[in-house]
Amino acid sequence: MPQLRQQPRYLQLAQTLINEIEDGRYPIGTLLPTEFELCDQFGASRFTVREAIKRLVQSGMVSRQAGVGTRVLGLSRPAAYRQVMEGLSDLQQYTNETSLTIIARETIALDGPLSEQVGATSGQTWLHLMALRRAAGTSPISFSDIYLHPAFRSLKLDDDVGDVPIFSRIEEQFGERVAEVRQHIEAVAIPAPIARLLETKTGAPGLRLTRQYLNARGEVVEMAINTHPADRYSYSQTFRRDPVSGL
Amino acid sequence: MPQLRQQPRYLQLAQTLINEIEDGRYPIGTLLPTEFELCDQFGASRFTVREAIKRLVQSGMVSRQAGVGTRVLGLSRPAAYRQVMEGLSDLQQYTNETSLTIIARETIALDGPLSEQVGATSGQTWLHLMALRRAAGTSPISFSDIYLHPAFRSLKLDDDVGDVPIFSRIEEQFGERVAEVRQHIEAVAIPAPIARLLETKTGAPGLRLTRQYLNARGEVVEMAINTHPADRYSYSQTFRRDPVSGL
DNA sequence: TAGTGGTCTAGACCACTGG
DNA sequence: CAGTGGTCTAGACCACTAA
Repeated sequence: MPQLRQQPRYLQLAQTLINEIEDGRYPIGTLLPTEFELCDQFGASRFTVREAIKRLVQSGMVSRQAGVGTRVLGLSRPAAYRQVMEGLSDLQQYTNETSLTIIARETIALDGPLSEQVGATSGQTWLHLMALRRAAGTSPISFSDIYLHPAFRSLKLDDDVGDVPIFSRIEEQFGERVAEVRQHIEAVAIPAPIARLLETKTGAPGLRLTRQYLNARGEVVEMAINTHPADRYSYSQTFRRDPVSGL
Repeated sequence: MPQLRQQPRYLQLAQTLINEIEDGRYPIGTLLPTEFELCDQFGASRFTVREAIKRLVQSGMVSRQAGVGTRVLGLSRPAAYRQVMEGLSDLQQYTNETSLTIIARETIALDGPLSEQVGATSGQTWLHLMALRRAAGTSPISFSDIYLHPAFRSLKLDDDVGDVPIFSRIEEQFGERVAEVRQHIEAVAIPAPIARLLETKTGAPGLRLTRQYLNARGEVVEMAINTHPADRYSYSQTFRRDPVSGL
């Protein structure tokens, strides 16, 4: 079959299938025709049909399973946007050179609400660090409470941590990979002890970013609570419509 | 060639190429061998070689151009994490049913710092809305300043907007697609006029989310400043290591 | 014009699922 | 067991690039 159109055959085919799913020809939960049936229907090779279905999989409309078929999951997601981010270090948005200094370290048995907040099993003994982040010479940018899973209590860490995130030290020294990060952002009135360390007024507005770092099994390996005075830090993100699949 | 290994041939091949790039066999900026050369070197079909290279493209290590070749862009990105997000409406994190009510609307000529903040050309006349978001019966969750590009001043909008985001109204009525969203998060001391509307104390800590919605040409079509009392709202995100390519 | 990657065909064998 | 999607081969023509 010659290709005298602008768009490749598999993209047209993908659009056709999307339209038919949206028109209700293949209701949610049902199976699409098999690859061979689609080959017949459209007079295309299996390669072309598979390339088309690949687009539907990428957009989350269908799922596939060998031995079963291609199941309709839902209507076309309105748009897939993704955050522009190249790695975990993009979570740490500190424009100028900053460095983290540990001001206290202890092991602490977590229980009650704190163990819940950290994501720890009650009674486990975690390593607890307190640290300040500074840019050369100025008032601190943030105060951090950091909790490390018992398995990583032996993490080697200078008091002057520098600019490398803690979790990459864990990945280096223990080979434990971070599979997921949960980030929670809220405004708080800065409490007195933290205000003193940050050299600001008690009750002043602050931005608090709480992050849980999880491994592949869903266990929390690190948890950090970062509190910033409102006037010294803010957080930016950019989301772009996902150009994947060209649809 | 039989497939008696666990991992498919193209993934092994992809890993081989990644290793060789990281070892400096193919320096950054140079061209990889052509598909046919790789077919010879590895005794694989073009399909297999292409599937392998596809993984490198997806991970951003190489780019391809017909007539030119496969160019090495850089070393393996340490990890691609992506936010779990299905659409723009995931930016609006209001757990319970909430609804937006417009309390004021005006057209306003933007200039000076405000035009810069909005992303407008100085002197343009934008539509300015003020609105409150509520969950049934309680104090307001947020106050919003919303600015709409002159082209969309005629947007039809009830005072009771309900739960549909404004930008989807723009997409519906004008066919203008949002290609990018920039979000800025900061803590503020809530100023007096907003505090009155939000039924909270002046100077209390608040979470402010400022969003710019851009079209494909990079023009701002909508800009919104949302201010929330600290105790009534917080923002959560989850990032997962991108499982793409299975490497 | 020769060579690249992009698209496409017509086959094949495999692991896995379900009846 | 028959049928599914996953992998893989060996071809082919095309649009595009660079010399």
